[in-house]
Amino acid sequence: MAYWLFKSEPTSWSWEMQKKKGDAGQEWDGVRNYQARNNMREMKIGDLGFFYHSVKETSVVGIVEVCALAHHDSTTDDPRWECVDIRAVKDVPNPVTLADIKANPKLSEMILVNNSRLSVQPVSKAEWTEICRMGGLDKAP
DNA sequence: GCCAACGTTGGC
DNA sequence: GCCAACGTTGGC
Repeated sequence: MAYWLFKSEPTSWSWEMQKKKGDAGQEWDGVRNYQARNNMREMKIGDLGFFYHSVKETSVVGIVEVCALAHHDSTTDDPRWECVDIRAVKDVPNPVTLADIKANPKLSEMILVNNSRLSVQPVSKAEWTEICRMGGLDKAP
């Protein structure tokens, strides 16, 4: 089981919109970055991820699950781009802000802190557990 | 709204 | 294969 972080500008695709999709899930399309794409190729069904709102809220707001393996991105004809499908699992009761993450020494190695531009990134087990704790989830899923 | 950081493109 | 120019992202 691996852990990930998906970043989105809430004005283009928000956690609310993701939740409305329910268990059907949603294609994580529009990624045009090789590193992010390669991360998605590594994902397996059932892998979990954080849903992060960039720009305005800069917070981890939800937990998602990978529900389809990487496949061609339907929003482009370019065969290079692929994406997975994800579905909302649960809210993070107390959204964890970027400021909170930066203030926590345990999370100083996170890609989110060191390379804020990567839109799909891996998260370590320790980081996952810590952010779940900070977010008010008693038990990390 | 500004600017720094990063990735991509294209000329040579 | 290198590097300058450009476009985009995202934090502040």
